[in-house]
Formats: sequence, C-alpha cells, structure tokens
Amino acid sequence: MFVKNAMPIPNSDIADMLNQTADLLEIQDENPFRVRAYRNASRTVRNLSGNAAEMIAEGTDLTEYQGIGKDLAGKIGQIVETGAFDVLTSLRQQIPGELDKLMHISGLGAKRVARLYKELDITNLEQLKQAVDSGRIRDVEGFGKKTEDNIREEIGRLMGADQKRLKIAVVEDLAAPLVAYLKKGEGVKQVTVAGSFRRRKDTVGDLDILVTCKKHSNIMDHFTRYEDVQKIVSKGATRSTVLLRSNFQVDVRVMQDANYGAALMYFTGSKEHNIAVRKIGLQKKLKLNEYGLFRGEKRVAGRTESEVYARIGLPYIEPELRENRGEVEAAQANRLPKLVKLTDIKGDLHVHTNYTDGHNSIREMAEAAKALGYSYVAITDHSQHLTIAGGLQPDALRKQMEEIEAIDQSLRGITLLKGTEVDILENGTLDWPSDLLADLDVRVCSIHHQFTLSKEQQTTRILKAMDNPYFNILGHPTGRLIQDRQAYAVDMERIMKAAAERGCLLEVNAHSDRLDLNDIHCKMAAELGVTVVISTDSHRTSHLENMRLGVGQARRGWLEAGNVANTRTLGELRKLLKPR
DNA sequence: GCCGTTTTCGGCCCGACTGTTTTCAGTCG
Repeated sequence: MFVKNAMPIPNSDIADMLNQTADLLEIQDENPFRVRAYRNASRTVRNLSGNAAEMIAEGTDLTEYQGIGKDLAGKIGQIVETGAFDVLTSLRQQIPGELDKLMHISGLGAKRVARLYKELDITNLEQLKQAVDSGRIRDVEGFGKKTEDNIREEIGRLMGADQKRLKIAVVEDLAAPLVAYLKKGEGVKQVTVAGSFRRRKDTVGDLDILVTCKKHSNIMDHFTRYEDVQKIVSKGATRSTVLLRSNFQVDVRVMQDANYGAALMYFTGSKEHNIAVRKIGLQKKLKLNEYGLFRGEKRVAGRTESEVYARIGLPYIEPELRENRGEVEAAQANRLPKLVKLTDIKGDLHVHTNYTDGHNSIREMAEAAKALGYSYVAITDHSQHLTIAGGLQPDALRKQMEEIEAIDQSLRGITLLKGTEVDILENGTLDWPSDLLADLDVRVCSIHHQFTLSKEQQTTRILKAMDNPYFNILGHPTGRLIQDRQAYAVDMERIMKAAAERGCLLEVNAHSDRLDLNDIHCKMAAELGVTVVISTDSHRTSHLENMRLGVGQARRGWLEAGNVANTRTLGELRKLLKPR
C-alpha cells in the first residue's frame, strides 16, 4: 500500500518506465498498437495535474483518463506500490544493454537496432562506434555507406556536449533572423514558425517553419544556402531539414496558400492533438492531412485553421492548448477557456533595480514599464538575508520607499508601487519585520536558499510563511531553472489549496530561465481556484519584455484573464494585496 | 493495450524523405 509519509513516486518516473517499456516492446517487434498504448499512457501520466500515486491513494480511478484502460491502470498501480514494474524488469532481462538508448540516435529505430543486435551483437553506444569504425556496419542488410556515415556523425554529436532542446527565448533569437532571411526568398508570401515554438513550450527541440510561396520557387535552395547552416540533413521539393552551426535543427515545409490553414495545423502539432482531431474527423468521414480536409476526393477546407476546425465541428483551438490535455474534449463541449492575452496585462509586480542586483535605476525601470503601456509597476528589490544579491538593510529599504514615492509623484500615466522580494527564511518567517511589511504595497515572498529540504519541510516552510498576514505573492514557486536546476521538493497541491483559502497569489515568473509556475502547475492553479500573477523578475529594462514568455506559459496552462491578478485595474489589484 | 453514434471485435493518423533498393522498408515529425 501507498505509505503516506514516504515520498510518492513522481509522475515523470512512472511515465519514463512506461515509455521504456514501449521502446523495448518495439525492439521485440511487438504489436505496434500495443506499443502505442504504452506511449499514450506514458504521456497521459506525465500530463496529469495531480500526483498519480496520491490520486490512486485517494481512490481515483485512472481508467477515467484517456489512454489508460483496466490493464494499464493495474500496472501503474503496481509501479506506485512497489516502485518497480515487472513487465519492464522482464523485458530488461530479455534485451541486453542499452538497445533502447540506441533507438534515440537519429536514423536508428527499433527495427534497425534489433537487427544490429541480432547480426553484430551490438548492445551499446561504444560497440556501435566500434562497428562503424571497423566498417562492419556496412555488411548488415539495409545498411550502406550513407547510413554508416550518418551514424558516425550522430555518435560524435551524442558524445560531444549536446543539449538538444533550447530555451524558448534562445530559439526566438535564432528564429528571427532566419525568418527575415526566408522572407527575402523569391516568390515567398508567408513565413510562419509553427511547432512547439508556436505552442510556446518552455523549451523547443527544433524549428518548424512553414513557407507559402508561388509555384516554381527556388525557396529550398535559398533556405539551404542560409549562412548559419552547418549541414543539410535532407532536401526535397516540399520539405527540407538542416542543422544550424549550433546543432539546432530547422525544418522548412513549403505549401501553397490554399493549404495554409491545414498545413499550419499539421506543423503546429502537437502530434497527439492532431491525432485526436483527425479521429473526430474520421467519425464524420473527413480525412485531415497537411493539404486540407477531405471528404473522399473532395477538399472541403484548408485555407485557414479556423475553417478546418469549424468543418470538423470544433471551435478554434489556440496553439498553446494543443497538447491533447483535454482541449479537444473541452472544444467539443464548447468549454474552451478564453485565454489571457499579453494585451490584458496592466502591470508588472516583480522588478529589481540597482538598489540591489538590478542594472537600471528606479526611474529607468518605471519609464520602461510606462513605455509598455502599463498602468502600474512594483519595485521589488531583495531583502537583507540575500547578501549575495546585495539585499537591502531596513534603512536602505526605507530610503528606497521615499525615492519611489518621489518618483511616483513625478510620473504621469503609471503608478509606482513600493514592493519587496522578501526571503522566506528556513523556519518559514519572512525576512522583514511586520512594521516594514506594513508600509509596502506589494510583497513578493521567495525562497532563495535551503533548496534541499525534504518535501514535507519545504512545504511546511512555505505554508508557515503564508500564515503571515502580509504574504501576497509566492515568487518563482518551485525555484526551478530550466535545464539547470531541478524544482525543489514541494507539495504544490497543498500549497495551492492553502493559497486559495488565504487569498495568497502564486507567481508565474516570466524570466526565460525560470517560467515557474510551469504550464501544468498553471492548469492546476486554475482548477484549484488560485489566482496567479505573471511577473518578469526584471533585472534590467529589456527584461520587462519577457512578459510574453510568462503569458505563453499561462496560456499553456489554460489561464484566463480572470485567473491573473495583474490584468486588473490598480484599484482591484490593491484589494488583493491588502494584509489579511 | 485501448476503445466504442463503425460499439465487445477489429480497427488503431498520415505523408515525406532517405537509402538501399529495383518496388519499398524504416524513420521521422
């Protein structure tokens, strides 16, 4: 049985085990639909808003979820109870080494990995490298010189430093000049970045770019001549793939304007969303592909995405929702959220200045916020405990508050709020005395040390801090740094329930390294009735524009303007920030 | 292994590109 005090197994671990099972079954040439069933269940578990182990303990029947039937629900139960999965264990005994890892080499799938094992006894990357170097690979049926070269290159890439997915802000910087370049191609009409970039995922694995242009364009030649191209992986009339010098992959697909909507849907994905939508189409005898929506041979839609969705009988689904996390069902029931937009945001509530570790002055940050059209901005520098970031002493904070008031008097069209980013100390107290907290307008409360406390201790620490009547906003609630630092262990559901009860707000930190809360947590917040604040944690004026990244995550988490405190007018906002 | 306005069996999204092939399997998205 699930022991209450033991750390429950995270959803990601369960999902990984199911996915590894799928890989190994595929290597065994199992029924491909059984393989797919494991992959689907893996994805469903990964996307659950609650912890599967806790849900099971509370009596939730996992078969309610898409892709989990009686059998897999039982198997997930076993994983949760024992921490192990006998199907996977037995497969690992039958299949030696790291064959499933070899599958993740681009160009090698289950079939070829199995063949390499059967014929050359290759079970790991090192053996594969030796087989390539000695030329034995070429003797295997279906493997030729080109394949050998490809594998050699891929191994080199894998053994070198590679982090394939990049943070979305980094990808924005790669995409902008490439899009500008493509637009200069002969006969080019539209250039749109699709894929996970358009869905605003926090990291992006490759760029999918859709180009529409006149017939007989030489756009693919133009594309592959782009100066940052390191290698042309494939090049065809309608689709080409290259690697940039940074090893980042870019796919370009060429379409005619009449197909634009269908193609954009197709290339935006997610794959799982597209499959779900196509299934609904099939029920109505409609076939959907990147060239349009067809009834038999007849094309019935395709020019715009809205047209395609409408013809299938669905309202338009925003790209950020297209993860098959319930949006298709919500669309069928006409219960899609009306997502928050960047233009709904009326102010930024987490901004640093050169009083602590920011680069710009109070006035410069305020002017920059005003230029974005905001009606308020809060200055929230660090508290005394955070010496490494030049945390303020109480008298320095008093002096800053006076300066904020003075500058506020001199500004028109924007209100400057006196704020703080106050440390939550290890015992759950805040790093300022109550009399100081009382004189501030906004208190962002954050954890900046002792990341390694147990889940129970960390959760208790935060809950205790929330007992403070001046606690407004939990800053970067999990402390994760994308691809750099794991989230610290917290019971997010308990924290959110407590926040909802007490009127505390949770931050969606829009800094490109954080995006914390993440998308799944945002959705959980909406479900639990927690109001969030989307803030940039700016340390220089240019960071204020990161708001778009935070809004992207909020949209991926199904948040509406009503779920977001800083879409409200200053008067309404102040009510939420009053001490309790 | 899942699922059901095609409903408890018999389906399961669909097409492009490559490489190794002489007509297509494997891989990818």
